[in-house]
Parts: sequence; structure tokens; C-alpha cells
Amino acid sequence: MTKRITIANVAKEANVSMMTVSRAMNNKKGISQETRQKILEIAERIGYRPSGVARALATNRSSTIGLVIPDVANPFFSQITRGAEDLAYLSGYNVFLVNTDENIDREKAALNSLLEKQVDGAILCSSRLSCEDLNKYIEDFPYTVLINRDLDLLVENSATINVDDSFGTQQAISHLVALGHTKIGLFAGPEESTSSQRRMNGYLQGLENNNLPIEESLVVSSSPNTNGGYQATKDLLSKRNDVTAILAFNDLVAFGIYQACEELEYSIPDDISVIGFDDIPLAALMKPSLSTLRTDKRELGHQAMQTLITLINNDEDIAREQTIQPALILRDSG
Amino acid sequence: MTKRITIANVAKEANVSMMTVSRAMNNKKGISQETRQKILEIAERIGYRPSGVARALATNRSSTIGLVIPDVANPFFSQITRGAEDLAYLSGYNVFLVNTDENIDREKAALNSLLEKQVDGAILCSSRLSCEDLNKYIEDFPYTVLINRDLDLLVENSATINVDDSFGTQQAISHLVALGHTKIGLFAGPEESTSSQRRMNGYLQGLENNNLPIEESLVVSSSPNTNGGYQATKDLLSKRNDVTAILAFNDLVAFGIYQACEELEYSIPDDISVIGFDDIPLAALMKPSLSTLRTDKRELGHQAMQTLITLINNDEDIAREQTIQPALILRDSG
DNA sequence: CTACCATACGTTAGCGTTAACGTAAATCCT
DNA sequence: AGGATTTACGTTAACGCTAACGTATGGTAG
Repeated sequence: MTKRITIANVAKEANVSMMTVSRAMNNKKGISQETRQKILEIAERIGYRPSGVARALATNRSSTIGLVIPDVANPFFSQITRGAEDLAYLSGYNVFLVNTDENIDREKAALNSLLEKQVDGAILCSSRLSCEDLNKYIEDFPYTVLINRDLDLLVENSATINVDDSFGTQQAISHLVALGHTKIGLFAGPEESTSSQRRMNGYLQGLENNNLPIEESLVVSSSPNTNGGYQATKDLLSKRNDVTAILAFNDLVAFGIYQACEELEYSIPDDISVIGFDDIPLAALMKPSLSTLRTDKRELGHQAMQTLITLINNDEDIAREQTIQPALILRDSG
Repeated sequence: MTKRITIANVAKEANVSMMTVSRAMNNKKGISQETRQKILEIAERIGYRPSGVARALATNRSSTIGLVIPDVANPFFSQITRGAEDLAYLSGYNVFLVNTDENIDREKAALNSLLEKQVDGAILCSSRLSCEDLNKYIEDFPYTVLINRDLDLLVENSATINVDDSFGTQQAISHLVALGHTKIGLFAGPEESTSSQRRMNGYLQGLENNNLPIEESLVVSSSPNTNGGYQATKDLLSKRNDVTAILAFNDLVAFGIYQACEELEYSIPDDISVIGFDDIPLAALMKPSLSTLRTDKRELGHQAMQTLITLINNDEDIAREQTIQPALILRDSG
């Protein structure tokens, strides 16, 4: 490994001080056009690359952001990641991506490592940390944005962005009611999932809004996958053959509903309407095509990054608690 | 923002030199158990967090790795990312994730920013750079691992990992031949895609291995999506009604084949066998379930990271050109 | 003509850490 | 016993950059 070319090399070659080179490289004022040009040419010629590490040490800014998510392999988070990274790129930041696997210890380890790396800010997605721990970390990071996680006390250096699952679910119910449905089933997801809880709230609220009774037997919990939907359908329809519509926890669950309905010879949407959640690519390909609630995850990631960068730069006041609305995509299933 | 707690604070509090604190924090020898313990307690108590930036400057090692991919939102790359990050985490590295969108300028910008950030190594996925540019960057990075990209001259500080698409395709053909097929169609993907080229090679080689003639009209290019498969099927079957098997560029293309076959009233696999590529979750859910060639992308990412870290640590000799074999997953479609 | 100011630089002193070397005391070996 | 080695520290000097301040030069206003 040959020795690194430093700002001193450029300075000597150009017969100026390091400070002048620094000004030239960073487009700062207090330097004439000619010298700047000359320095930039020399830098280019001798292959000088500024050391981000040294700069970070000197300025106390790393131009680096931490993004903490449960699992990039999950399309939900990979899309958020994409939206966030795109804006980071445009704004001159690099992003550290960390997976937690919804494991608290791993999440803590991730946050600690980001703290050591001295990121300028962090975006935490679906954090599993206790409120106490979370608050401690928020204090330690310069700035933090939380996605899909509420916070009791919202401090100066943080903001939250949440998907309004409750509202989305209410929308879906209103749509189904408008179609004449009154016996609407809900396939709830894992109990510990906050989005599952929010959808449950939305479901109850939606029924109330439309003056429909709440019947416990219409709510079935299901694993968040195809098989979960299949099982839940068999389960529900064996008990309640008056059900005419089902809200699935997500599109895969909806696909499971399709499979069960085919077996049981229920027709979608004639006998049963189905509405999914997520709008995965498969949704449009299913037969009949699946109506579903889509949240723009890329936009979500973008908005989180935008918020974080605004906080960092302290440009302007920004909403501390933001919300993203899912959109009801109507297709053929209900 | 309160002032950062530094190693000096800990040193003063513990009545030792900074060097001793450094030794304690980094588990280095030349320090007694008692002092180490005492120092660690004090560090914990006053909330000392070592500055990774300062450490990187002093040691010339950032414990940071750059991962450059076309698009995290694409499941293929998000899984690679996951596999890579997992190992990075275990090995004490953080990874910078960058998307290029297959845009050469953005890729260069990404690499430049990683160079500035002084990553200890980089993993480049499906790089679109010219050989010349690529070689220049490989020279600039301490270490580089390329995924799905060949390199003419393989320098000391680099390695490549490629998916053996050709072999996978040959496997599929041998399987189809064993089933009695002789007229096997290929739906090739985008021409500029190297995996498409490799599969074409594998296709030709596979036919030759099995003493089958090469017929140009059996090869149709298709967009890498459902619609592409749909169109290509209609196209192919209108010209060649003797085709009894099709290799799809990927599983979505295969899904398009299914749709076209349903319309044309061809039965799968009775009239036509179909084999996909990728094994996306949908593959197992399709009717009939789709036989496909699966490459373990997580393993691919893991292996790339493993190789990079081995290069960095210079632990042991490592294969400079590695290959990952896709596995033929046999289901009901052929 | 002086006082003031802007412009274009240079100097100095860190940022927080560790490598490399120095040193004093304890331990060991023959 | 006396030199060699080991252990447990401390000192010094970087790593590469920039903030903050200093200085010289020329212009400008009154």
C-alpha cells in the first residue's frame, strides 16, 4: 500500500498553504478563481482524495447516517431503504444499513456501533426497544427519526413517521359497507406487531363508524403468510358461513384466502370479497386481481430521510409527528 | 450539544495515562486485570464512547465496508445485502449501502464517496463500469470483491464471485431431456445482462451435451417480467407448435407463460413443461407449482463478505474466482 | 489622506485516538 | 548475583483535516 496523498502534498505542489487547498476543495470563499482552478487541477493530477475520516474528526460531522431496520430481505423494509438512500445520496450522505432481526440485543449492538461511528443521525424502523432504552439512545444520537414507532415524550432532536394503518382499515371497511357488506371478517396478524394492533383499532372504529355490531367471532388471528390465511379461512368459514368479506393482514394472507376459497368452492368476489394489505407485485397478478391497501414505502423512506436531514441542518421547523396514509387500490376482489 | 467525553476524561478519572485506557478498551495486553477492570467501570460510569472516527484516523482502518448494488428494492440484491450485512455485523464491520440504479455516473459517484469515507473494502454487485474504470477503482480501494462480474486481469487485492448460470441452465436441460423433451424453448432476458448471456451459453452447451440440434427459432428474447413471458409465449407458440418445454428467464416470466398457456388452452406440464429461474416466493404458490433454478442469494452475499474480510485480514489464501451453483428445484411444472 | 473594509491568503492549534518507543520494577535463569 | 526478560505502565508524535484567528494588500469612502 503506497502512502496516502494528503492535502499537504497538494499544498506543496501548488506553493500555497494547506488551508488554501482546503478552501479550494470545499468551495469555500476567501480564495481567487485562478488559485482555486490551479489547485483543483493539481489535486486531480496527483490523484488527491480528501480523507473523510480526518475531515469528520476536524469538523465533528461524518456525513453519514445510520438506518436500522429489522430485515432488508423483507420487501417492506428494502423499499424504505431504497427511498431513504436515494435522498441521502442526493444530499451527500452515506448510509450505514443495519439489520436487527427484531432482536433487541442485536438492535442495541447496532445502535452502539453507529454511535461509535459517529453518524450525524439515525433512522430507526419498527424499533423493538423499550421506551426507556429508546429514550436513552435518542439522547445519545445527534438526531433520530422513528418509523412506525410511537414515542411518549418527543424530544427536540427526534421525530416520528407512522403509517396510518387504522385509517387505511377504516377506509377499506367503509368501501365494503358501501358495497353492502355487513359481516366483515378480520384476519389479524401477530399480536406484538404494532401495525396489527392499529389495524384492529381501525377495524373496530370502522365498524362503529358504520353502525355495525362488533362480533368477536369475526376476528381470527393468522400467521402473516399464505398458510396463515389458508388456515384462518377454513377456521372462520367453518364457524361463520354468513361472512361476505375479509380483510387480510397482508397480501400473502389474502392469497391463502384465495386457496381456501377455491377448495371450499367459494367464489371471489361473488361469495366473498377480499382486501389485502401491502400491494405486493403478486397482488395485481392474482385471479381475480386483489384489492389492497398500498403504502408507498419508498416515499416513507424518503420522507424519513428528508425529516432527518432537515433536523440535522436545522433549516426549518418540521412536523415532529408525521403520518403516511395507505391508499385503497381497488381491483377485482372486492 | 454537550461536550464529548474523551479518553482523556477517563484517564484523568482513573489516574492513568490515555494509553492505558486505550489498552483497556481494546483488550490489548500490557495491562493488569485490576486496572483494566477499574478503567472499564469508570468508562461505563461516565458514559465514555470511543470515537470511531479518531480511531480510524490513527489506525488507518475504519471497520467499514462499502456495498454497491443496483437496487435494494430488488429482492435479488436485498437478499445478497442481508447475507453480507449479517456477516459484517458478526465481524465487527458496518456496511455502507449504495444503490446505483445501473447508472454509470451514479456508480462512479458512489465509489468516490466510499473512497473518501475510507472503507476497508468494497463489494461491487453487477458493476456496469467499463473494464478500464473498474480496474482503476480496484486499484484505489484497499480490497474489492466483485459479484456477477468477470475481470480480465485479477489483481492481488480483488476476487470475484459468480453465479454459474450456464451450469444451472445445462442442469435444467438435462432434466428436461431425461423427461423426453427434444424441442426446448429459451426465453432469454435483456441482451446486456451477463446472466442472460451465460444462460444462452448454457442453453447451447446443454443442447450440444445432449446431441440436440440448435434451432434459432426456439430462442425468443423477452422482457424480464410477467408480460414479457406472456408475449414471448404467444409469439413462440404461434410459430412453433412442436415446443414441449420452455426455460424462462425468471419466475415472473414463467408466470407470464402460465397466463398465456391458460388462454391458449395448453396444459402445464402435460402439453408444456416450464422451468423458471430464481425461486421467488410465488413459485411454490403457482398452480402447478413451478420448477425453478434457485440461487441462494443470502449465501452469495455471505460468501462475498467472507471473501472480502479474509482479504482484508490477509488471514489465509483464498480462491480468487469463486462460483455459486444454482440448484434445480423440482416441482410440478416440469 | 486617513480610517475602514473586503479579499486573499497564511499560522496555529486542535479534533480523539493509537503506534512506537521509553522506563521502572518485578521475575527469571544459570 | 547479575544480566536477561517480562510486565505494566507512561511519553511523544503522528493520523489528515479545518476553525479561528492573524496579516498583507488594495480599494473606498469621507
